[in-house]
Amino acid sequence: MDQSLFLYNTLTRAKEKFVPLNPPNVGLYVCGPTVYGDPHLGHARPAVTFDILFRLLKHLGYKVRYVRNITDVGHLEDEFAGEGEDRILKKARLEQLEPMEVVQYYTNRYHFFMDKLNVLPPSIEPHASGHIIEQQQLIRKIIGDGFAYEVNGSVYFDLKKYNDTFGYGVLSGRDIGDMLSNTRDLEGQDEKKYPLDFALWKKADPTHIMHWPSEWSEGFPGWHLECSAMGMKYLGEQYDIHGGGMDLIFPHHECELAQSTVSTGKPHVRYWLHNNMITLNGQKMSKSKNNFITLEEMFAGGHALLEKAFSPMTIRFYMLQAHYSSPVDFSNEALKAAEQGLSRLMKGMFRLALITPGEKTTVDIEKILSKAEEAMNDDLNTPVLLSHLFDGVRIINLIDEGKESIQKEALDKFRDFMRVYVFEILGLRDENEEKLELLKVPMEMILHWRKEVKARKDFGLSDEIRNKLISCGITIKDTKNGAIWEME
RNA sequence: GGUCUCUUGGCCGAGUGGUUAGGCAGCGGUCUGCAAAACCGCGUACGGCGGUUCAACUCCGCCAGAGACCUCCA
Repeated sequence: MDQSLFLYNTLTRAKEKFVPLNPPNVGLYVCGPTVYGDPHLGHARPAVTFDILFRLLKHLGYKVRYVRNITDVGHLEDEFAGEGEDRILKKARLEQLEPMEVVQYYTNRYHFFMDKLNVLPPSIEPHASGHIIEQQQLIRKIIGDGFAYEVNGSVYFDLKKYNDTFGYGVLSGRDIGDMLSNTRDLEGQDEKKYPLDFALWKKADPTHIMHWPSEWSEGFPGWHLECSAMGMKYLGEQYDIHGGGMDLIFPHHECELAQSTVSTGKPHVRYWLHNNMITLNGQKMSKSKNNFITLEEMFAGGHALLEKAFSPMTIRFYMLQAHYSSPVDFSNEALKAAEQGLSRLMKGMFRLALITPGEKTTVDIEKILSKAEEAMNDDLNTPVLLSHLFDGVRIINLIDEGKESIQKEALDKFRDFMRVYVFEILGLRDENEEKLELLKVPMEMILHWRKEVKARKDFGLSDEIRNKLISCGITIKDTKNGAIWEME
């Protein structure tokens, strides 16, 4: 069995063995958020997906540089209408704020909620607004190579010429001829030589606040350019992995690929990875449909479609129960099931720490170890990994009950394995951990006292103690080996 | 309309040409002063219709339904 990592590459539509360009270094670029609104469930999916990849690559011993950008400029409200307004600017005007104040606010919010989800911060988090110079340099390069032209202070990418030279649409599997016939006639595209040409630099109209000087005009960069410029700056002309939501495949990544290919003359990304969407009642969440649930609403409750609040780890666990390339549909029933499943896993982890080693080993740990490794190496198959981790939980419970036993050496290995996969690779955490630690000593005292009460068969009092604790969220269980306690 | 994907037991969700995914919920049992938890056992599922094959849920075709992209989106 080949224990190499295999990843599904959108570019080749196949699972490929992952071979870094410059081992042990790995360059990973992921499209980050546009910070003009509160982070919602849709932002959580790529963040968690590529957090798992980041964690796994590090676990496999790679030295990873993970770049995830902040888009804070240049995305137009309506690119093809020509009169588009920068979204951040629009939001700023509506809220009577400085544009950078909006950017800062939502960036902070994004970080706050990503931390709740236990998403590790990337190695570099560059802002598009901080890389105007690099983007302008890239435009000059593309003009110099003859693949862009200037009209009235705006610069457009010459898609027809690119298509004739390199072939456009390789990533999304599109035929540019098809696209031509399907392009609607919209106002303001007369500047372009070809309707599908996209802006590299856009002249700012007088109402724009965010603009920068250039030899073409006072303006701002086109919306595909920042990822090309920043990816190249921090990861080099060629790098290993580029990720993002699959809704970005076209046109965003296709255009980015075109720009980068022209400017360097070589393919800039080896592996393109795309996570699937989150749906709500079978519909994709999106700005235009106005059917998204923010992470704040998710964690605190209060959204009309939610029966209750769901914790960050429940959300993370729920997403990991599906493969990243499958859509995930949110429903109350499914989330409640995930909550229970996560609780089972965490209780197992809690118990694993308390197990005492036995005389002999009667369980097969090695099998789970290799299966877990296999699952993650098979294109990050987290649902299958979880099924093996639950097998681990069953083993823990059986040992705990005395039906199986494990020697010290094997137990240490087992503990290490579970810790690495549950906490380090899947990035789950026990949300009760702090409370558990805090209550440890008082609970020991209470259980000790209750044991005496039970010894003199005062069951009325012992039940009262138990009931009081249940109302505080603490469950007492009288096992053969004495009473233990857990938090829901 | 074009391109593409999906349709698995009550719910969620993997996977494979012939061998148990897993989680949640449910039922029965063991344990227990009771309870809870845990453990054991149980459901024998793969949209419909054909075809290929010794054998298909897994391959092919058609039909039905759902979704994604084609426009900002994670």
